[in-house]
Amino acid sequence: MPTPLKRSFDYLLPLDITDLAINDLKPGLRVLAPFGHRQLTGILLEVKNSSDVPAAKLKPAIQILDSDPVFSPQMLELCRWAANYYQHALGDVLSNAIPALLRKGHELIDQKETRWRLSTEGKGLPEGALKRAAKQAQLLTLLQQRTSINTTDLSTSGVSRTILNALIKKDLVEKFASEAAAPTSPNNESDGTEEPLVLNEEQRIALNSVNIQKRYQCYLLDGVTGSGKTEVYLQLIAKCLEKDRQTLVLIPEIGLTPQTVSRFRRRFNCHIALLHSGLTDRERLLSWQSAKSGQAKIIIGTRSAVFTQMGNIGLIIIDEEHDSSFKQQDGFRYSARDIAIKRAHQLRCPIILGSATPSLETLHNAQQSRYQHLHLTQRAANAKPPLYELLDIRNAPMDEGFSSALLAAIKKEITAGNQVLVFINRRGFSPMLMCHDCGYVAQCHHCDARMTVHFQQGMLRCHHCEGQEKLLGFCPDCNSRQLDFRGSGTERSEQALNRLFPNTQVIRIDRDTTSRKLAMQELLENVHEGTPCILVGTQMLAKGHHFPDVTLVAVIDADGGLFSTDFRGPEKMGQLLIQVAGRAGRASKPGKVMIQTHHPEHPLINSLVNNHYHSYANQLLEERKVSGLPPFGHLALIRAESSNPQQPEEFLRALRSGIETNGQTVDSGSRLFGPLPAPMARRAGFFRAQLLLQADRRKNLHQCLKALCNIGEQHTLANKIRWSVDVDPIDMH
DNA sequence: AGCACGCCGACT
DNA sequence: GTCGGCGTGCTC
Repeated sequence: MPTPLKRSFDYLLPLDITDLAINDLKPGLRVLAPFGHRQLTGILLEVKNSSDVPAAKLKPAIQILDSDPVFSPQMLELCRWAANYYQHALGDVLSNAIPALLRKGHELIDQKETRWRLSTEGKGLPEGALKRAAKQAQLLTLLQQRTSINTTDLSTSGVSRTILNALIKKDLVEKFASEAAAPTSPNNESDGTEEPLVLNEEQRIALNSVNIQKRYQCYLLDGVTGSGKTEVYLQLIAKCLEKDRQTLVLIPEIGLTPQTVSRFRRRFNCHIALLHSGLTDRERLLSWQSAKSGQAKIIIGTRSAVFTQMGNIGLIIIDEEHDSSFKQQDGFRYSARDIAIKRAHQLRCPIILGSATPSLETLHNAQQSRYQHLHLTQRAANAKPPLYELLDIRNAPMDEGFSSALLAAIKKEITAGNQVLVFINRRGFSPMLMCHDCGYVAQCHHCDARMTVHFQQGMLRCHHCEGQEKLLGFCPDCNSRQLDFRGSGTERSEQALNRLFPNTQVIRIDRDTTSRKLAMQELLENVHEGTPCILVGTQMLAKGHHFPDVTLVAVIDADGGLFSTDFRGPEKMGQLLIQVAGRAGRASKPGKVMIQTHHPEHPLINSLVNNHYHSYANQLLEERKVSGLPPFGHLALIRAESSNPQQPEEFLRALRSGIETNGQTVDSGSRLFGPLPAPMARRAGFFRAQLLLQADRRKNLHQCLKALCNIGEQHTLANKIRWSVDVDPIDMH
């Protein structure tokens, strides 16, 4: 049941069930059952002959919804493991693991559907035939373009059944039963015909190191940007296809560009199913079914696709394994990467983690030989790695966040006909509005945070809640007009660059300029034309897209990440910088990366700039080791929030003292920190506190966490406040 | 999480 | 007299 309850519930058999159906009851079937005052879809976990619940309380289930279980025994086992590992209600875990339609009790979609295609005679029609019947000609063109159509295509293109019947009558069109296609990119003449690329030595070693066998092994494919990781994936998938096994490819949320999909389609002439947030519920279900039935050979999806069942899995690939979108940030807070590894282990198949900037966890596992470490250090066509340069901006004259050295460098590139990418990980005009006369600072009314100025929209907006208000031209406290905009974001930098380079196009890419569906694509079209321009944007620029004509990447502020309160700050910043740097340049035009900093002597940033990611990461690993932080220690965070300012801390204090009276934390080698107010004590009107659990050993962490959760569930405040458990948190906020 | 039941304030 | 506010408690 999709509830936060950790218990399961016993039911009697449905009243109308037949003997035959009783024999077919298997765990994993969906069951419609009364639950309180509602009817809910639940999952059958076990068939029992007795119950601990008094017989009077037992109700019969209403109906068995499936003939075949939607959960295989292995998937059920995986979900049970995950529910225990993340201390989350099994019912909610199971809900997360199936498409929304199934969760709501919808039946499986009959994969056979009626489609229409051109008959042999219809295919032979000359160009521009049927021009006397405009509607018929329209349908004809549609059929020529799409090969075949279904009823949905018919209605979306506004062609009536009468027109179709007319063509059928003329024997130009024929009906056929097809397996409903899961959403993929439109079929194309060149599908499956592209030849594999020739691999370099390193790629060949990587390819041959991976055993496509029914045996678990985790590989880290550690390859710099442009080293051809994707080509290695493709050739591994090809090996897997030869054995008629399926491949699951997990990608970050924004990673699924049409280019990626079309590359897969060009290479493989097989059924590829996609599972991402852009699909309708029906499309998701179709993709899911095609994976489960074994019809789809390659499944490409985002986080939740880790739960896609596959009849015959042979390989799992996690691309950009360091990406934080693999961790769900609310509700069931699972890591798709970690669950995928567990799954590979369970199903005995190889799993590849690919990244140019592996997470410290993964790097550590590779160093401990738990994963096999495969390196790709060569760029395609001998492209040179970008050159890094630190710009010391202490005491340097600045113009709206730009040092004169940086401006000179930008000017040089633009004059030479090149493009420049300016990276500022902060959107809006300015992160702080201050009154020069009275010191007033615009604060959000619901959060402990400052309002961000959005100048063009004439608004003050809070980036932590929905709050926004009109930007006034005067101070609301003292009416002074001496307003001071402190600091800058993308909008302000865009404005400054427009003033400084009046003859150059400045293109801003952030959440505000790309909110419209195709806005991003339209903005980038200009960039891909190759004319000199300046791109300004947030981390949106760091993912997915490549800008071959960019020769200079300017990082406005690298200091934020180095001194962040979150211990993962430097790791994230390093990964982001390397990823942004990797967007630029091509073999004939090497890229340069200039980083403005107030700390040019800082060993970390120097390590990143001079020795690149690995020595940087190793340095961070040393620090983590000293402090017992992941991957050397294990963390779990218990968060509590309420509109009452005291209750969250009170609740967490009770958890802590509850466990300490048993002397448990001492026994199990784990430590508790807090309860402390969250880094932002008030957010969206809620007061937040957290309790951090740290343990040397995973087992100790879970033992202690389980005890804490038990105390929590029994506490009187448990249902009054909101609280949640985050195992292996990546965001401490 | 939902959803109903319950017990107190401002309305036709 | 009721409509409805959200506190409290339960779901086999």
